[in-house]
Amino acid sequence: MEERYHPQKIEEKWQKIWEEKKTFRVTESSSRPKYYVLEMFPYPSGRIHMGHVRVYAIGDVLARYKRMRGYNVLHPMGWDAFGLPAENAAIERGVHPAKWTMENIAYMRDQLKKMGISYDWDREIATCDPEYYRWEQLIFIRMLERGLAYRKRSTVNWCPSCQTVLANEQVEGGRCWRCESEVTKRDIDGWFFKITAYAEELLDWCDRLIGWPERVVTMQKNWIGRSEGAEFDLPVVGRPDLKIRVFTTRPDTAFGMTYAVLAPEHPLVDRLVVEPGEQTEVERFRAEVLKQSEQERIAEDRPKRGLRLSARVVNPFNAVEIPLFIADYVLMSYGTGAIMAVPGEDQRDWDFAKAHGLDIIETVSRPSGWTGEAYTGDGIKINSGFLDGLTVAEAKRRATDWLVERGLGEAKINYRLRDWGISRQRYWGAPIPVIYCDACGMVPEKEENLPVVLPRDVQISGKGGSPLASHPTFVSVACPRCGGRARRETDTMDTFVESSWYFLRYCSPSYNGGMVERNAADYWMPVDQYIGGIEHAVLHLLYARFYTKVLRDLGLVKVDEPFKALLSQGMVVKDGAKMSKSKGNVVSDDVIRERYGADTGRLFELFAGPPEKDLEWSDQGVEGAYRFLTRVWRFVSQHREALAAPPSGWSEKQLSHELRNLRRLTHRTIKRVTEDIELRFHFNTAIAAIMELFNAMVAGAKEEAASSQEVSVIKEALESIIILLFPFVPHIASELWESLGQETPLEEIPWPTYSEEALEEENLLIVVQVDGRVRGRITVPADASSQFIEEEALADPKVKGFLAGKEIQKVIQVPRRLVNIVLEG
RNA sequence: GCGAGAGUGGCGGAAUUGGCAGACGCACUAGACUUAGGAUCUAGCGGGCAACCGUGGGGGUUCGAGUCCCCCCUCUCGCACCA
Repeated sequence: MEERYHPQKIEEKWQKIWEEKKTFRVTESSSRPKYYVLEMFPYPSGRIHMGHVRVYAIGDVLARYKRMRGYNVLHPMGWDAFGLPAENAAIERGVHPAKWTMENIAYMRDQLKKMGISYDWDREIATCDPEYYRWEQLIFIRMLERGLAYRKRSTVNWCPSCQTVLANEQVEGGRCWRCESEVTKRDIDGWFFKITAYAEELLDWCDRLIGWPERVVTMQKNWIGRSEGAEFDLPVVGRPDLKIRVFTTRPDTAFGMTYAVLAPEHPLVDRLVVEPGEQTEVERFRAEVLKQSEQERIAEDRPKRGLRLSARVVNPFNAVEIPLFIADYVLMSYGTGAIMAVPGEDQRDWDFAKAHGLDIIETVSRPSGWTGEAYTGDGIKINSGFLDGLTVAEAKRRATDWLVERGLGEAKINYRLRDWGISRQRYWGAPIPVIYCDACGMVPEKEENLPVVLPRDVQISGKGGSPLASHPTFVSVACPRCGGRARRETDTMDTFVESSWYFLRYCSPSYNGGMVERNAADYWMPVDQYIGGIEHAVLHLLYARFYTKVLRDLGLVKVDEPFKALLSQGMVVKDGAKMSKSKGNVVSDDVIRERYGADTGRLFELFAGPPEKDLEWSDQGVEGAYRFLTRVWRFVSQHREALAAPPSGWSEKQLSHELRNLRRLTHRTIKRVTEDIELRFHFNTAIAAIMELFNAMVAGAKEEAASSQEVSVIKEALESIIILLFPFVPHIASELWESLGQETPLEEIPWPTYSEEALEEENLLIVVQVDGRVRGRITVPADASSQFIEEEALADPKVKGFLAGKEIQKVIQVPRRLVNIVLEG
């Protein structure tokens, strides 16, 4: 063993061993319980840097730890390989997206291997592989048959920079989630997945995601946005053919309705316009609303703008005629796109009513001293006909019943969640397996023709739309039904579709009888621990939950939810910004490995803070991690011969105080590290505990002429340190282990257990407080009586000084910890 | 505005059920070894000369509060006219 620590050399050695022995390969035939740990797979955008490494290091600690705990651990890796950056590279550099992607994958795979992440590489997948997306196409057809996939023309989010449609979840604050361009609206035909059919179930199951961070669950709940209420019609005065459907969560307030509002783009508006000149005004108003930029719409205290129509409607509850408006504060995309306005109990309506001089009727009694504007709290109904005297909750029910009895309306639950628009007007994605025939209409591709392979021979210019649309043999096909001339769909699927099921494909990555082999999926699913960034709280994580439920209903899997537990790890931050290529603040993993080795890079990122928090990159912190590993290395290289002495027999009681203390610390550290990993994922404190033990052991090994007892206690400490370090820094741990003459590789060594006997204390350090302030410390035998402890505490010279001349009121004892002497006054 | 989370040394961060605040690491200071040190080792390291004071601020509960309760401030994240 060399005296100096050369990480590159030993890292290469152990990676080669793991690769050749296929150490991390797993199968379903194991008597061990299964554990599936998964990090969100990367988009192969170029190179991995230290900002990316964190999530893989976290996953690797769990994978290696769980293996040592006796689990059959599935820990796979693959590539989210379709997407726009590949196309952009093609436009900028003229390299084909497939080539660019595969080259990146090759490079990044090598990087992950060099970081020593323990993947079963035999299960590697890439979503751009036709053998992968063919199953997605098959499921698309199944979804089509069940009405879960459908095509419609609608107003959608359009990213002018990416030149494609975005789903609602992919718009963040009015901007594209990927390129941050301002999103515009466009009317376009496109494909949708009916995620709203699962809104109720997705919401209900939120409460059963007990292994998920609270905030992610809350974000999903808010995104789904359930609200309960009623829908009913407002007849238009003098127009028996027309009525306006409204949705409200407060049917109890219907008697306070003083006007009604339609969204400006509501389809009924044009039919309601009758007076000359009115149409012009409506057009002008619409144009004004539409041209509002995102900025203006977000602006605080934005005045609500509206236009009064000549038509009037009737409140069915009291037959009162009320005015009708179009206004910008009512959205076509929610509810029915029309509302009854109750200024007394809704602040938005109150603002609008004030601005337009409309009546305000209060229908709920205000608490005394109420000085606010609209009142949304509870109370007793007033001015509300048959609802008077009821509470709000009672009145809601009664009003809804009233509507239902008369056939005027119904109870209704609305969701904020919209169907998932999956059409992308881009090339580098999975083709949607559908054909349009003049005679037969839309026809799905025949199943035996799957996969519909994405053609490689295209020219990507970035202009004139998707190159698929001008690819003659791809577009021009025979109708699968009538054989006549037909056109193939040229939109591709949102790449979030691929990532909605990749975790299933890992269960049986080369199965060619379907998306997933039933037995393998039943064995491995669900993912026991999923790890990834918070940015996917309502994107990928919602889609994957939805897709899993669809697959369950199609009979492919039996799980209801894909991810049992979720760990949302924080970002790696440098110079105040997320480490990313575009910010220009990346730290290359190559440089870190060259200078310090992969183990140091891993150790630093795991030690610098708990995984869920953001992590500030620190060059000095890396130095510190390296220094620790160097110290461990040096200790072993200097002491390995002395430690080679055969263990001698000894018993706990024979050991000196110092040795018992060290042994106690060894076992306490085993306990702490185990609990920190298992219960809390607090790798930082686990590592700190190992460092503490190491420091104590070094101090204990100072003495010359070691006794055989000393050798065995130090050896136990050192071996424990090496085993406990293995999940964090596997290469150096393996090398040190081997250098101590151990023949069984570390990954086959069971995780250590602690001995209760070793944990037992001989003496206890008791803190003595006077009036709650620490005044002294006493050491007592562990079995000392409370009376004895009290006497010792009162007799302590330092404590005595504070007691002089005072009367003791009482003495409080916390067993094994503390005595508090409370004085009079 | 609504929802969630967070505020602890010069810095990253520790503190099972309320029980020694600042573990571990970084930075810093002094010393040792050395031709040299940005290597290594040893010691120190919240503030204050001290009594004491210290976990964003103010109140409270308690023998005892970073931890529990109330009010306020600041920051981060998410949603943002959702009827």
